[in-house]
Amino acid sequence: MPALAERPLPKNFGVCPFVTAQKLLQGKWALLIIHELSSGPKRFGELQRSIDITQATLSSQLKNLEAEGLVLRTAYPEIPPRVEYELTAVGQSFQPVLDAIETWGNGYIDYLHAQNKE
Amino acid sequence: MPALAERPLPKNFGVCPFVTAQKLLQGKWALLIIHELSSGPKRFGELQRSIDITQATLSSQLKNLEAEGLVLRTAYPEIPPRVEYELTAVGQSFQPVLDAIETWGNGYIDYLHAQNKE
DNA sequence: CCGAATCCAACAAGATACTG
DNA sequence: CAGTATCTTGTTGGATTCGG
Repeated sequence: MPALAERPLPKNFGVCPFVTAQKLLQGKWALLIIHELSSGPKRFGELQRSIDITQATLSSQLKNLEAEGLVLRTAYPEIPPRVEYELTAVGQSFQPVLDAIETWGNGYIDYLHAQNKE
Repeated sequence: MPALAERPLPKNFGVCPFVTAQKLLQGKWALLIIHELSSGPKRFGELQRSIDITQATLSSQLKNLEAEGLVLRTAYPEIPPRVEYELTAVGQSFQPVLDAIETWGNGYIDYLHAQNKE
């Protein structure tokens, strides 16, 4: 059972839901990875191809998400190795946020285009 | 009419809603500031006190949010100076995301506490 | 195929001091 | 009151190389 990193956490982490969420979503890739995994388990290579990200970065991001309890990692002792990633229960409970962000993001994109026409 | 910074934007910004949202919410304070403003216009000093943030940092964060079109800044030419910040229409349309994050954040906090009991 | 190790450039953000 | 200017620090994430 992975625990959160013991590094200095922001004030009010674990108290204020916004501070807490912000900390977890801060990274450049967290949202994208969670979105990819929301459609089901994926292998390491699959993730790397669907997002444009280097191995090193993807690996470290996944490790964070695993430590935070959002992602479950399963390694199959085969040759060649196979590793799958999937959302945990807390990870899956993120779905409504994902949906809200998708809706809003698209609205913001429309807003951007409207700006450019002026 | 403020335009987005002309710096190199992430690939798929303005195309993928998640990439777009991630870029805007990346900062450590964006979510908190938007949350504070969601209850109505606030003055600079008010914001600074309700969040624990230095003047320099708050000032630069607000400038970003303004450039992104999420926040509207109004300066009243008085002595002493008074400046108010409020959400724009796009900023206000962020509310559902805020709500979803609040719900999820609280759920995640519960999850954290449950972990600690084990 | 998956990922660890190392090194490094870029940026975000805090401390502090000063201004209209 | 509401900033700006400057300096310094910390953290991210990318490139590259190596290992099981």
